[in-house]
Amino acid sequence: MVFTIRDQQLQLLLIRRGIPPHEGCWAFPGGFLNIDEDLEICAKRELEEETGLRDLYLEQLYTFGRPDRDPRERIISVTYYALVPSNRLELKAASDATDAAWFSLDELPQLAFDHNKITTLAHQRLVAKLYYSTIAFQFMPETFTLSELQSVYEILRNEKLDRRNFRKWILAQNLIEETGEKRRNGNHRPAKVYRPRNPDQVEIVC
Amino acid sequence: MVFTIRDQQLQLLLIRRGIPPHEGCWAFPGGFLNIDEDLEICAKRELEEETGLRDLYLEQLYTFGRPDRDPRERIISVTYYALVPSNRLELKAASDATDAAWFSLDELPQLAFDHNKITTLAHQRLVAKLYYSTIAFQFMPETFTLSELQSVYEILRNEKLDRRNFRKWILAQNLIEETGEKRRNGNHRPAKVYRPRNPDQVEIVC
DNA sequence: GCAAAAGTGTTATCCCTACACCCATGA
DNA sequence: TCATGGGTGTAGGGATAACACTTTTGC
Repeated sequence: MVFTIRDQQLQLLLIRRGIPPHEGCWAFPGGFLNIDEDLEICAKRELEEETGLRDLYLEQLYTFGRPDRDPRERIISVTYYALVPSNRLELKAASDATDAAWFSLDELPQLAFDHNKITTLAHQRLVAKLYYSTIAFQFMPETFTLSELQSVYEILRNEKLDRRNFRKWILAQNLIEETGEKRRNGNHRPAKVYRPRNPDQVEIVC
Repeated sequence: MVFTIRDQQLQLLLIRRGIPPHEGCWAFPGGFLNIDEDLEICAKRELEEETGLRDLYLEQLYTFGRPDRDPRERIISVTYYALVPSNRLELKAASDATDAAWFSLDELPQLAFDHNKITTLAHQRLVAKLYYSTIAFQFMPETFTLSELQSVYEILRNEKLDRRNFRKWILAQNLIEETGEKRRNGNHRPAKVYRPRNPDQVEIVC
């Protein structure tokens, strides 16, 4: 499944199913493993085929295999989740799936299969990883301001953070650096622009 | 895979393979999923068939599916790990596997398939969970002394801990209680005996 | 009485939290 | 000039870390 931060909310990308079972229902992008295809390769391939998104942070979530989770036949789903930076939200027009859209986690529709339950697990994992890894950067563009980064933490943790304390904390970790530029963004003082020191790397920081 | 604390070491249970591929090599207990069998049920069944162990803490670790991980055919392994309390180390005599034995993590032999790599991942997960859950109790018998519990933490964290601080910390969490008994165990003062307040429950303590 | 592990408190340090004012810009 | 978010430091409290002596038992 695919998450992003959009409209100041954590949002999930859903595909409207064009075929039974659960035809017309919203569900995760995904599909079947080719013989001799690696699991992660398969997840990336399906993601790109259905949404046009590629080169995202991707992590295996869990493997679900209850015999009754698909009404027709035995399906085992090795689930992955991906994170999309907020500057890459454009979806491929007219994918082979009939429809694709972003949904706020707070107002998800009824999803196909056990996908609501899986969403809950992924959400928990994501929030947990905020606290001991640098996963939040995966939602950010190459460069960002501290306010933008703080906003991502606030949305995922679902609480306001003190600006001074957040800045002290994030800078003390030494994971981001100033680019030297400033970003003007409205009728107020421009903000310093930062970038990760190790882009694309999700570190465990304890 | 199955872990325990034995001889003051973290140890892993291995089965000597009686059939190709890798015949004669040490490997994890495990086997193939029956049609219409839940994944976790399967893990429990295979564990009991090969070792006689049941009712253990069991957790899904990861799903491995590289096409080349089994030399003969495409195998996808949904791996689980189990923890054995130190008073339940007796293995079923003469299982259908030719041989079963405990190995220290520090001196593992060359294992079949990618099992060495999987062991590393499981070890990391286990140590990480020490810090934010009550998983350590799953290595303990129903009752134990604080020194015994501290020893489990020391072995997994691979460092000595201060006795007074450990006791303050573990008691402050209010997860264990005195049984009222004492345990004499050598020529020294007897130790108070404790038990978990919520046995068999692994809590996330943050 | 001696060896060996159990049991017990206090102090210092570090980290996290709370909190308010000035700055630079666009309108 | 005014509204808006950007930028900055300090003090207090709570948690963690360091540290040594007494107790109970078996031999």
